[in-house]
Amino acid sequence: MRITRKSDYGLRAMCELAKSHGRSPISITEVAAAQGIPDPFLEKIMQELKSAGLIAATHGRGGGYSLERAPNQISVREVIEALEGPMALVTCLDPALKCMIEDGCPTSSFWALINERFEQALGATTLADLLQRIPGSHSPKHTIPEESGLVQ
Amino acid sequence: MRITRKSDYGLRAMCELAKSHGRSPISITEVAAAQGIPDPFLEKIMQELKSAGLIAATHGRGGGYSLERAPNQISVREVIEALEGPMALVTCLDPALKCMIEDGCPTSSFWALINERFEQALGATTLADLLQRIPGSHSPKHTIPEESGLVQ
DNA sequence: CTACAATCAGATGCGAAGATGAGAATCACC
DNA sequence: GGTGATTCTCATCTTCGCATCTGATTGTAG
Repeated sequence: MRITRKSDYGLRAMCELAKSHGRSPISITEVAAAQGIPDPFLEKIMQELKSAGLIAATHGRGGGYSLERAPNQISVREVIEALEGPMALVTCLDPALKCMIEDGCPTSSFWALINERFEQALGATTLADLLQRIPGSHSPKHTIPEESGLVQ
Repeated sequence: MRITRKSDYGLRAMCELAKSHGRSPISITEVAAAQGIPDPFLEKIMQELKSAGLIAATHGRGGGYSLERAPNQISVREVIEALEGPMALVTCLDPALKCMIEDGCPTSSFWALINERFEQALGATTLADLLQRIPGSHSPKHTIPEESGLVQ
């Protein structure tokens, strides 16, 4: 019941790129230093984000990574799913697997509901939204639409 | 970003106990068979649930486990936290650790908000609520959206 | 050509998931 | 009341995937 480090790092890295969007690309070393992420691990993460088409890489001196789209056009959900595949809070929700308990599984529909609300919340938030709320850590609640709340 | 198997199994086991609440206790073997959980793993889980005071064990013939409280008095959140400790979607939310990035961490407050909603949703649902949902008569069998267009 | 930065191929440490087997408590029954 | 069946309890061991590191290779600007 925890976001993997991969997703955590990946999202923070994307935010770092978003900060400098429009300017020159940023190297892995810079991102890693700014966000306290181990270099080699970040490298793999960036690779996957690039495969998903979220970021672009430029080789050589002065090179690095940059966003493929504007920060307000990239949702948190896209970043997470690029790194972890389709959202599935519980293994039985994973499309790749199927729930063994045919009927009478008391938790599947519950988890499915939570999962759906989770998806909505992450899908409704963009990198630009995240950057807007950094300063005070106590921030306005209107950033995430109420309908996407996890509580019914 | 996935509920651990431990929590998944633990919650299903608690539901199984809730079904027979008031009657004689149920053995690990029975619960494991009913929910498709490996016996030895379930044993450890039950041990932790017992330490948390959620269930009681009786030895010997006809023994097994039973709920310490009524199903409508035990929330999903209690079960999960008994097995995983305090909820923390991201490591930096864990009370035991602290976020290294002093200021400017763009994601911490976002995750904190999601985490809070998660807590509320799990805290507001009891084992009795879960059991009411199972029949499958009215709620469709959570058919998984096949073609999930992730990156759009 | 050379310094810089991404790319690629491995090996390692660690914790979760699951397996195995021996031991201790309780009950049924003779 | 002792014997054995049943069930929880406890310690240890493998397996597997995540997180991390090391080093070599390729591509690009100056």
